[in-house]
Amino acid sequence: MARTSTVVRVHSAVLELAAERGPTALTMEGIAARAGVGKQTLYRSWPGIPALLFDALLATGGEPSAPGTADDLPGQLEQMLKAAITEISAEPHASLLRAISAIIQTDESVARDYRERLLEPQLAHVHAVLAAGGSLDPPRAAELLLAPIFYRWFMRLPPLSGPELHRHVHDVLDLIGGTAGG
Amino acid sequence: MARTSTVVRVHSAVLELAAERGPTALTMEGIAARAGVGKQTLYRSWPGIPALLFDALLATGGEPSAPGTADDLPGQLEQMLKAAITEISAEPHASLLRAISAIIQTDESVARDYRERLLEPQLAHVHAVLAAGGSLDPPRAAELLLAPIFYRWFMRLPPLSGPELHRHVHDVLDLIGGTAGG
DNA sequence: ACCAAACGAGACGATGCGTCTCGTTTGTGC
DNA sequence: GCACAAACGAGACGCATCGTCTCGTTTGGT
Repeated sequence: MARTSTVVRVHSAVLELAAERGPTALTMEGIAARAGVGKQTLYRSWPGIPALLFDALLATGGEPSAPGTADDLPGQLEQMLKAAITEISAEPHASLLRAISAIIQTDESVARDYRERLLEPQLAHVHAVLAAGGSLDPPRAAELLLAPIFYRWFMRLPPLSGPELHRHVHDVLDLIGGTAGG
Repeated sequence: MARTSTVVRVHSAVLELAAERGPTALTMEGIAARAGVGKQTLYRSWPGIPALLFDALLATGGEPSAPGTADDLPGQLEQMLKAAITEISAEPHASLLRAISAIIQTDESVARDYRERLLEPQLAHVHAVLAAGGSLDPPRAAELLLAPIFYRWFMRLPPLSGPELHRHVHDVLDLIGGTAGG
């Protein structure tokens, strides 16, 4: 009579270990022990660590903010990017993403999974807002908006401050939203 | 009567393993074996893998291109960034940087070393060219120029194509070089 | 109440870490 | 030339983790 399902216990173990002991504690053995589960049970449900981490991450499913109106495009983008910065900087997300990002550097197939399951949805969300705002080239604008955020996170530099983010959004909109030349 | 110095043999081993077997082959044991050297000799000269990889990378010391004239600022930047893209995409550099980038994600002190020894010199080089060209805010322009390049490399997306890079440079110069508002 | 499937636990060999202990080479002072 | 100490190549060691495997033990369906 399992009070809690195995999957939930495993996801909880992953999130707890990430928050309490950081990305390097996210091992199959450590997760199994913390979840009170056999290693074989983990391997039965997930092919390896990356898949398990992706699932634990997505199970926390922070739904992105509502589609919103076309009013105040810069404000909407700023809010959305601010939320993204906060999310990648706070535990347990930060440690989960660090662990995944490390693996991405040495495993191309995990990179593909990351792009498809995490990056592209985020880009699509920005696309949608930009397109609703009449941007000329949403994919490019989305990349320009997000690239410095990821760059700083990867390099472990301080994230864009409020004013920096404000200016960044307006600059990209100026560039792509209307006045840019080919 | 050592024909070749230990340091040179170790560096060669690192570069060979990186090029032939990829980032995951860059282990202390593998490097020692390939170099025909004892592990203790490695630990005597370097505190760990990251320091060893940094040294091997910097020993290949591709000197950046000449300072150049202030003419054709966009062309100069484009050439410089194109060189950077090529360098991070070609072996053995690519595998060395992948291995280091993976460690950066889980070791803050290695991230600091990376920024100081590799990132900041590169940024400074771009700063210098921008400043000579009369840019209003060289540090910010340099970050905007480099961020998408690193972003794509980290995410293992295809690098900026020639035309994309051309446009990118001109866009950032338009934005920062003169017409941008606060 | 039975049985098969799934389970927790952990042993196993492989690999890498960082430390340590061997003999052996090497180069310097005499 | 010789002797000695420092540095060396080699690899054993204990630890951690991987992914596979083998145990009894639960557990859920009939």
